[in-house]
Amino acid sequence: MDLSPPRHHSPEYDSLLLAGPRLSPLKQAHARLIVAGHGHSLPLVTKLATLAVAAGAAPYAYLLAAAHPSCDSFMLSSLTRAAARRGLPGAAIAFYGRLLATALPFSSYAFTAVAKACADLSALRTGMAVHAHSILLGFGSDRFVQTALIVLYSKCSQLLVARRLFDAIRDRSVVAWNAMISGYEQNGLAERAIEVYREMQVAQVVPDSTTFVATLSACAQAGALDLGREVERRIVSGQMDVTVFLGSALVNMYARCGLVNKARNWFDRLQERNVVTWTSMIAGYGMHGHGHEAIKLFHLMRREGPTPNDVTFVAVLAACAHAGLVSEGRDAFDSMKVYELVPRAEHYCSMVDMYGRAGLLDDAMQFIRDSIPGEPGPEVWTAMLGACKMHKNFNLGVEVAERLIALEPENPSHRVLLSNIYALSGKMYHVEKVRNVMINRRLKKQIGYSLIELGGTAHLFRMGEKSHQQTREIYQYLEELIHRISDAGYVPETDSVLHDLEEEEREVALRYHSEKLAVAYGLMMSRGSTAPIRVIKNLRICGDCHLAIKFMSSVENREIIVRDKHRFHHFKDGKCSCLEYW
DNA sequence: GTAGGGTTAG
Repeated sequence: MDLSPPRHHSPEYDSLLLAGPRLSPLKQAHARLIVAGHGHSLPLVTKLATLAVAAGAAPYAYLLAAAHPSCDSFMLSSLTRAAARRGLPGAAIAFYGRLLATALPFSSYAFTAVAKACADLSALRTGMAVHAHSILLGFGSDRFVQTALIVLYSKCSQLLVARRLFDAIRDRSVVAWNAMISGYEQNGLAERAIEVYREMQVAQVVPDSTTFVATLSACAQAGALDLGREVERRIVSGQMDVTVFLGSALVNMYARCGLVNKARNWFDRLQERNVVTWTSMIAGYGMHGHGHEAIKLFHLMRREGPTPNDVTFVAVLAACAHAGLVSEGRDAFDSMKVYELVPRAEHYCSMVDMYGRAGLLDDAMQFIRDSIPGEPGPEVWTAMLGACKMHKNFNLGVEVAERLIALEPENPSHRVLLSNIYALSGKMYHVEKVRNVMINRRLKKQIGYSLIELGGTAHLFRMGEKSHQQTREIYQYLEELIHRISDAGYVPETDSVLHDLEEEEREVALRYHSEKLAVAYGLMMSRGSTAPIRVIKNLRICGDCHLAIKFMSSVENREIIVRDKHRFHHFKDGKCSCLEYW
């Protein structure tokens, strides 16, 4: 129990607190201070200036600091911190600069704040100078500063530096662990994030809700359903308060791990839902091809939810594209201006993708011409090219591909798509030509891989993978499986061999594509079970694998769920939820 | 006469 006497502020201090972070009441309070003869009281001016920054009026605060004859270190570091917190990183750096220029003593507070400001700006050079300066002034082993620097380097994608700092901290706080987990997760290194989470358990550091939010995001990214469920259990059994952050993370994790209904259960149960929660759920439906559900939820959101933002529209348009809901998508796009949202490349891309997938190539081209201001970016042409390939419009495809290659000559995937189009139209001579250019220019294709999680361990397969312990059994099992599906009517789609150029490392061995290996391994290891097989692929699934897995789901009588680069495929009884639309 | 570092959606 707190036995200290209640604190009494002066009436002047109270009038500042009463004004709060609002500029015009603050200015009035300032005037009263001057009239009452307190215009030079440093604590009062400090409080006033800090509140002014919190109100967004950094220049006003800067003048107050510069005009004060005995402005001190406390005032300037408070202002640095207030600006960093308010999301005014430029102002934070300016206050830090003022501190430098006045040669006042530094505190660790100024460093944590300015490090955050540099992180927000991804300003690596400035951040490195701040780091060096902090060491110089003896704050090199301050735990708060170290943690803030981990965040800085993570935001600048310098994970090795971040990790070195992390490893150097003695007695790491839960915040330092969280920063490291989130650093990996934000940089697409979900597996590393999960490793850090596990190390944290070994180190017996008690996780908090931020740990779980960051770890659930890593699970969502990696498709690590088992760990995601474990985290959920800890949240529930620990009777943790499911904040809007945790709730959104749970919705996102379940949606991206393939359990869209579980995601919806959490969504419905949450006490608080914000625009992120709603957007996650809509995006979840979109990924699973449930376009109508996505649209329904979007309409509900417009009626009784938070105001949709630009990301919401990315999710809605992608959902429409993946479900063939052209008029719904067009309406949604048109309604963006109601919310004063300006479409970005992603929105344009989804629109082109939507028309293109639906086979409306002319509408797609017309949209590019009439609705996109300025020169369309490469993403837009890539979507257009994908549509040409899907609907076998070779002439337009070649034209678009050439435009794209001129725009981005070093990007291998454009050439791969072009060669695919030549291959599909039977122009093998052109295929060779494109391939040779790629070899000469040393343009490497992206390597495809598939992941399957069994008993909490992730197994990674690349095409023709032979490094797995059970390689022989897996290949044998896959051979038998291919025989059985062939008996059931499966004929390899040789067109897809040419996908190899894009999706996998070599062009033969269609039968050993990574997703086939992963699915075969999953089936082999869970014979007798009825649980669905879940596989995650980093690229798009190819046509032949799609066909083969449909047959596998029926001959093995198992549900097989594949998450590819863009969406989910739920295979059951020889059919796929995507209805050949992906 | 005071204040810190970490978190969610495409």
